Parts: sequence; C-alpha cells; structure tokens
Amino acid sequence: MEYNFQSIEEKWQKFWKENQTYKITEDPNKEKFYVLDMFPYPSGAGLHVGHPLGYIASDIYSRYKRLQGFNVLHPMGYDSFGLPAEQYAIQTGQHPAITTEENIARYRTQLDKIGFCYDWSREVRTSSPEYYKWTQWIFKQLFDCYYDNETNKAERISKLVTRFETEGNATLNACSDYETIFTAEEWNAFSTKEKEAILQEYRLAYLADSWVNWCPALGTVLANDEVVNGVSERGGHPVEQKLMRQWSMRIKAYAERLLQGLETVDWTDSIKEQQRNWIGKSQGCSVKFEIANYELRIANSINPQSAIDNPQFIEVFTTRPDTIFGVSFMVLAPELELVQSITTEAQRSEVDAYIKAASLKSERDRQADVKNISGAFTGAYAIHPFTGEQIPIWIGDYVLASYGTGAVMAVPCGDQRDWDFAKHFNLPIKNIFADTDISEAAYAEKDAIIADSDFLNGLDCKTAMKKAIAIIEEKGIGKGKTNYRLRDAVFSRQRYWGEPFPVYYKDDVPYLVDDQHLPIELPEVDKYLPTEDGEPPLARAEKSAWNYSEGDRMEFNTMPGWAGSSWYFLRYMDPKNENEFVSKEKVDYWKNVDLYIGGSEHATGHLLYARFWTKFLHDQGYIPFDEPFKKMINQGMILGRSSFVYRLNFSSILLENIQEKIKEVFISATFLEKLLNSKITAFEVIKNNSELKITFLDQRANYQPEINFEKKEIEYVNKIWNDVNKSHGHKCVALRLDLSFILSKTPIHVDISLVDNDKLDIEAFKKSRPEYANAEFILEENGDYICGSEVEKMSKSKYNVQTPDELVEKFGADTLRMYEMFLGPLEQSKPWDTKGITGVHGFLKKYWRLFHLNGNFEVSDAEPSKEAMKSLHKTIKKLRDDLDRFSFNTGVSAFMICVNELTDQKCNNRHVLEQLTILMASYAPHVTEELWSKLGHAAGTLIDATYPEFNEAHLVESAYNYPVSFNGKMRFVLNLPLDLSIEQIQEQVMAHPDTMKWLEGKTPKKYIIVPGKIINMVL
RNA sequence: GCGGAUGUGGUGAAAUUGGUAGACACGCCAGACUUAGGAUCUGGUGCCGAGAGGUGUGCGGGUUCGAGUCCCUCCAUCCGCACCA
Repeated sequence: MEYNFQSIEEKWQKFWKENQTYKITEDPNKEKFYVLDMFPYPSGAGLHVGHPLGYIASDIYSRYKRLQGFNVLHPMGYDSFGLPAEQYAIQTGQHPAITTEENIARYRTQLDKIGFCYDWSREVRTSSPEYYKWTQWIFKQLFDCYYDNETNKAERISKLVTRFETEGNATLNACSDYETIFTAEEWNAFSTKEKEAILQEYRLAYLADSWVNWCPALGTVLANDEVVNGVSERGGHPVEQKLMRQWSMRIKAYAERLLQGLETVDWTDSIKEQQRNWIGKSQGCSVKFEIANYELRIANSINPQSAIDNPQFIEVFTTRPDTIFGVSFMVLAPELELVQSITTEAQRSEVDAYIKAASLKSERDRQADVKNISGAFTGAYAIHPFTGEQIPIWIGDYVLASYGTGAVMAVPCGDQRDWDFAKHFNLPIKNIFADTDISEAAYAEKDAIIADSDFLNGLDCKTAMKKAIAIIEEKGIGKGKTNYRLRDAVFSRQRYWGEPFPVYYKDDVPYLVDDQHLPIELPEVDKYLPTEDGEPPLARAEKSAWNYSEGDRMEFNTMPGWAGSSWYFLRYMDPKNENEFVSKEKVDYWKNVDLYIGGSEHATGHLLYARFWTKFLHDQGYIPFDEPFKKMINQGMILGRSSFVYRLNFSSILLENIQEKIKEVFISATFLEKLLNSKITAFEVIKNNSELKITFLDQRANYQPEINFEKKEIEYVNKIWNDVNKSHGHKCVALRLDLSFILSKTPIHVDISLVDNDKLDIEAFKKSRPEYANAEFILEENGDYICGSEVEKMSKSKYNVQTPDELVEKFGADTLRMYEMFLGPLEQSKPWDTKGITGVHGFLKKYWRLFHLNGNFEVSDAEPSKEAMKSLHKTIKKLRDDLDRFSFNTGVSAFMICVNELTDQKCNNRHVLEQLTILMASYAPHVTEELWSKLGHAAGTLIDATYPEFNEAHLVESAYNYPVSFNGKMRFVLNLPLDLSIEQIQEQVMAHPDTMKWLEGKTPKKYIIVPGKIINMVL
C-alpha cells in the first residue's frame, strides 16, 4: 500500500473537525500550558509559506505538551479591524465586514489544510461586536482610572475626586502634566466642565489637544510606533505634526514598570533592548539657572508680557550633575518661547534668522543633518548657581524642544555634541576631569576623577553625582529626577473600520456610555470617507444608524488597531462570556501565555501596549499576573528566492525586411555568465553575402584589434547570431550587442511558478504575457533556459511568493510541516527553497514503509531487538532535549536518523514503531494518526497517548570507539571496552601498531586519557 | 556613532558541558532496476594531492594536552536605535 497522503490528510482533518478532537476545557486536575501565535490580520493575499512557520512550531510544541499530559490552550483568531479592508471599501463601496469575512474564510481554509490543533471553538475576531464590546469596556475602565505614584498602581477616579474635594491637589503624587495647584475650596467651586477638564489631565484614557502625527494620505493620525523615518509604516506616506483634539493613553505612567517588567520575561535581548530604547529612561537631576539681569531684560523687551510670563530661570535636565562645574554655556531649542524674551536687540536679527531657518527644516532633515553644526547667540547670560559666573545662552537645533525642558547646560569637556558646538563657535572649554586630554574630543567616559569643581574635587563620577544632587536639592535649585522618552500613545483614528468609542458628548464634555448599552456598534454610513468638513467617516452616520446614542453626539473617532490586540489573549480563555471580558475562574486557571510565537516587528507596538493593558488590568484586580507573555520566540522571516530572465538589448539589429518587428530575445543565465566571464564586452556581426564578419568592440563601440579572442568566444558569438537569426526567419544582416548594457539593466523577475529547479518552462513563459508570445531564447547546450536567482523578501511584485497550498497538494501537509522545520533554526531568517522538500517527503515514505511488507500493513509482535531499542531511545532523548530548547529543526533530523537505522535493521517491531509514532505525532499528525489507528488504536486517541519515557539502560554500551590523537590531531580510532582503567587504556593504545607509526620513535611526554571520551598524546 | 544578532562544504544546516568538524537533507558524480522518470535502490562526495599525506569553521592573535565552542583585535552582512542632554 502506497503512502497516499492526500486521502490520509483529508480523512483525518475531517475526523478531527467532526469529533472536535482539539476542543479543550478547563481541567483543574491537569497542569495548564498556554501556547499562542501572534494575532494575524487576515489580508486579502492569503497565507504564503512564511506565515505558517511560527504556527507549525507552536503547533508541534502544543501537541508535545499535550502528549506530556498538560492541558494545552492553543487558540487562533483574527485581528480583523484594519486599513486594507477599509481602503478596499473606499475604492469599491463594499462594506469592510464583507471583505473581512471573505479573507477570514480563505485564511481558515488554508490553515485547516496544514492540520493545526487549534481549538476553533474559541476563535475570536476583534471586529465582532461580541468581542469589541469588551474592548470598549476596558477603555471605560482606563477612562475611569488615574495613576497614583504613591500606591504605584492605577486607582479609580472617584478616589481622586474625593481627594480633590478634601485636600485639593497640592500634596497629590499622581501621573499628570497638570501643574496648577488648587485647594479643596477652589475645586468645589469649579464648574462641571472645569472639573472634567482637570480630570482629563489625570485619566489613563484622556482627551487632549496634542501634537499628533497626521498622515494626510491616510486621513488619520498615527501612533509613534506607526511612523518610521517620518513616513507611515503602512504605505510609506508622509506624516506631519498637527495639533488635534485626540484620545490618548497615559502609557507614560507605566514607563518604569514596563521597564522593570522586562527583567522578568524570557524574550530575546534584541526585543527587550528595543523596548528599553523606546522607553528611554535617563536618570539625573534638574537644575535651575538664573537669567542674568532679568529685570533689565523685561524693561528692554519688545514683548514685556512674554518676559513676565516666562520664569526668570532656565531649567535644564542633566544626567551628569557631577559635571556642573564644567558648564561654560547653555543651549536652548530654537522654538522655545523663552528665547524671544531673553534675546538682546543686538542679537535679535541673527536669532530670528536662525529660528526661521531651523523651523523650515523638517524633523527628517534635522535628523539627517547631524554633522552640520549651527546655532546663534542670544546675547543673554545665565548665572552659574555655584560659581556665580556669567555664562552665555545660545540656541541650537541640536537641542530638541520635545525632550526634557528643551534646554541643556553645555559641558563641552564631557559631551561630544557640546564639545563640537563649542569648537565651532569658539566657546570656552573647561576641563574638570583630572588627567584627561580633551584637545581632540570630549571625555565622555564616567571613570575620571573630578577636578576644579569646588566641593566635588577628587571624587569619582558616581560619588560626585550623588553629592551634586544632594547639594543642588539643599540649595533649592533643582532635584534628582528621572526622565523617560516614552510618550503617551494617541488612541483615536479618523477611520471607519475600527472599534467605536463608548463615548458621547454633551456641551463638548465627553461622557461614558453606560455598560448596559454596550457594545456601541459601528453604524452604517453611505461612504467610508471623511465628511466635507473633515470629520471622520462615523460623522456621516444618521443618528438612527447608531444602536445607541446619547447627548449632543456620539464620538466619531474609532480606536486604533492595537486596541483589540492588546487583550485578545485573555478572551481566548473565555470567548463566549457575555457578562465579563474573562471570568475570574478561567483567567486564574489559564494565567498568562507560556509560549508566544511571532515576528519581531511588533517590538514597540503591540508588545508594549499589551504589556501596558495587562498591568492596568492587574492593578484593577481583574487578572492575577502583570506580564502577558512569559516566553517569546521570534521566528525569522522566510525570504523568497526570485528567478530572473535576462533580455538581450541589441543596440543595433538590421534585418533584410526592416518592417519586421524585433522580437524579445532572452539569454539563459549560465550562458550569459560564460559570456560575461569571457573577454567579450561588445561585438558586431555583419553578414556579407554568405560570409559572417565578427568584430569585437569596446564600450565606446570602437574596434578592438589588440585582444586575441579564443575559439570558444567566437563560438559564443556564432551561437547568438544563429539563435537570433533563426528567430527572425534568417533575415538578419547585422547585429550589435553590448554586454555591459545588459548588466546595467536590472534582470527581469519571472514568476517562480514558471520555473522549476532554475529551468524555465518556456512555453508557459511565452503565454504569461502577450509581449513574450513571440519571444526567442538563447539556450544552453542541452536546450534548457536556466534562470538567474536571488534571495529577496517575499512579495507579489517580485513574483516569488510561494503559497503553502500548492505544496500541500503536491507533498502533503505533513511534509510541509516537517520541511518548514527542517529548514533551520526557527529564529533565523532564511530563503525559501523547495529543493530539499523531496528529501523530507522521501523520509515520510520511508517511515510509512517500515509498517509495510510487500505493500501490506505488517508489524511484528516479537521482542524488539537491542539495537532497535537503542535507536528508539536515542531518538526519545534527542527529541525531548530538542523540543525543550525549541530546536525544531534538529528534531526532524533525529527522526530521519531513526528511520534510516530501523530500515537498515529491517525493524517492523510493534513496540518500537508505536513509540516512534507517538514521538512523531506532533510533527506529522496525519500520517501518524493513520498508522496509529492501523496499529489497532481508537481513532483520534493519538493526541492523548502516553509520551514515551526515556530509559538510559538502552543506550549503555560496553565498548567505545576512542579517537586517538597525537598533539591534538586525531589519527585513528580504537575500539576498547568501556570498563578499562586509564592504565589499561594506555597499555592497549601503546600496543597498537598505528601508535608506533605516529610516535615516530619518540616517547609521549604526556598522556591525556578521558575514559569514554578521548585519548591524546603529547609528543 | 551606539546596541543586538550572525559568519562552518556547491546549498539548507549539525556539533547541547572545550573532546572524532560537516550529522541529517538537497545538489552533484557513478551504478542498478525501468518503455519512461521529478519513482525506487546502492556507492561516492569539504578543499589540495595520483598517493602518502597536508589543510580546513570570516581575518589575525591568545589560553589549553585539545578551540567552531573560551578571551582579545579586526573585517563583513543583517536588524534596531540615533542629536535623548
């Protein structure tokens, strides 16, 4: 009986579905294990072979854990709100829900064909109202909380209000940018609107006018992580800064905990580092510098009010308070308002010109232009708080208005940028580090001893920092402070296809919709575009189109893509719960995700937001953990292997009948290579009567008499002439080809479905495009057209997309699963190449054959042989070790070795094959399930079989092949019993004839004998 | 510039604690069977060399009886961050 994978896979997929083999329930008697794949967006393009890589790995691991007796939660669902479906809706008018539904159906078909053990009864979709009801509910909780720095967690707004009513906000320590102090009396006197405006400054989800990344092409704002190099991550459209009233999330409040939590999770250093960078913690101290002659400045200012409004101090943030005596000037960001009031008349024109120039530079230009030092002197001076010296105040665009206070105390001896600025403008550089040379560059290391610094003299940096902060605080001119680069995340989008907010407005004040009215469903609209006055698409909805409405109007923004994906892993635990987002009982059982597999591209988006929401839900007591994903593996990208054809570009071709169109001529890659490796750069062939005259030319088409061409090169030219001429009905009279021109042209991508093993299917290629219909080819000797190739990202435009479907059809899901694992380590990026798939397919056939004799199923019930047990237990151990360290590729090799050995042993022992089948069940679920039932087990019971136990006894050897080395070089192998003592081993080795040969008459100076390992002699 | 990762045959890779480098597979070569093969089976295959042998894990150095593995220097590729005070 042949290994008929098609019928086997179809049969079992149907069985699993009908019998709900993979449906799981909470079972307090079993230990839980939660394996999760990153939430996919169901794109219209469907799956390519790169997508299932992680899914296969997680599936293998889930099955492995289940076989070991764990209760494994392994769900799948769809992050189904998103831009592509909406863009499609705008173009076609089709409701995005329909497109989304179709795409999900396609995904599901593709996923089902690979044989995953997902519990589909737990599927969730972010775009379904049953799901987003709870996204809205969580938003409400965030709205109703603030971050209390004293309890170090999120607390209810009602607690804050009580505090305001009794004490005002003077003693409050909460996360907010609100700095105005009010008393309880003042608070109680505020109007509702005023009170709400203040509360917005504290809420974790809040409405505020903030500078946002506005993307005109997408018609929406974007979060910082959705902007890469000044353009939108999706689509690459330009992004500008715009002040808009938007919902935001006060993620800043969690900066420190998000940073600390990284220590507790098992993620790659690379992702953790990216999150640390994004959070950007820096510790230091704020210091106030008094502005000299401030009164005078006010009197002279053209805008006295501005001067009065601004403080007479410049506050800076520094991470190096130990270098405070090294300050020799200050630099302000040019856009700072303070600059206007301190600039002297003499400097005004220069300063204004500089500010104007700086404002014209885009954020991107400013970043690109790091080396160009620029700035201007304001004419004003600050007073050094310790020395009383007057230090000049400059402006320069290397100081960013958005970070810290937008001002720096410049310490040129210790900071390279300050040093560069000082050198450029010839400002004083004061060295406060003992025994350092700062003539060529700043000394930025923190290992110097401080000098010329009054009370800091003789101290090392660390001690000096502490002392400096202490004295600065004592003097009341500043205090120790920690800064974070992390900014609050914009939470609204001006789009249609997203979660509506559970918010209505009355008198421009936002109010939450009561829980009983949730979910607020997406209303129908006539068009998925903004209104004429630029309101988001939801503003088009009639009041009656809303399932609930209240107040003057509903919120027209929708939530961003990361809203639904920030908590989806919780919903899988209890997907149908209508009363809670997840029940306490279920979340207490399943807890956080034990293994999370997905790409690394969400490092600063999804992975940070999900951590933030988890911490918040934990603070509020809804879930018992505060990190969502304990261990994460980032699978590498599967790259495509593109194929190329090379079109010849004849700079001149003459035909007898010049009306005839010149055909497309393609040259085979191997032949092209030969040609390029020859001395030929260009040639011309002219037919004179029946004689051919070949002329070799240089790049300028000049005749090259000095090069002697070999016979083979003449042959190459002849071949081209013949092939081209043949294709043009032998009407060519002249031909000129410039090879360097071919190289300068990009090779043409050809669809990989037309190529097999680099060989082009010429007929199919001709049919693929009308302009190729009459193409002609310069082929290899054997008549093949060989394509060139290159490894690139898989994409439609490169015609190198390989879908899993065709491979499943050709080789089966089991082969695909094993092959994807066999490619190499999961984390590594690698090119997709189907060349090796036959090897894996052959292995499965070989495995199948172990169970069959002359085409009939036949296994032996005899006692297994010693060597078969050894092969088996070697494999059991190897697989256990490999899976425990997520080395999926080496597991496949181990199976191959085992099957090869059992085949050599002609082993068809029931016990051995049965155990091997359980081991392989997680990798190749279909074929193992088939053979498992043939072995006499009930259908569908393989997934809960008892995982084989490793027994060392089967691997015990009595003898060992010792590698015998001389000076560390292995010379021969000697088989010796393992129970020999070191002395006996030495005796045996010395007695061996080969030893004599390698000793060359010398006596070894030293013997290194490690029993069971090696023998080495030092000569 | 800073940080992280990677570098081993023609190719994908393996070598888990320092102990026979290249397992396993592709490809290639030779052979068997076959009307045929993208089927199956057998043998070979790092490089140089006829052979003995030499040589070999990006380069150079070090530690060690012994280094792909540990340490130092440099180089290359990929990814992330980048005036963050």
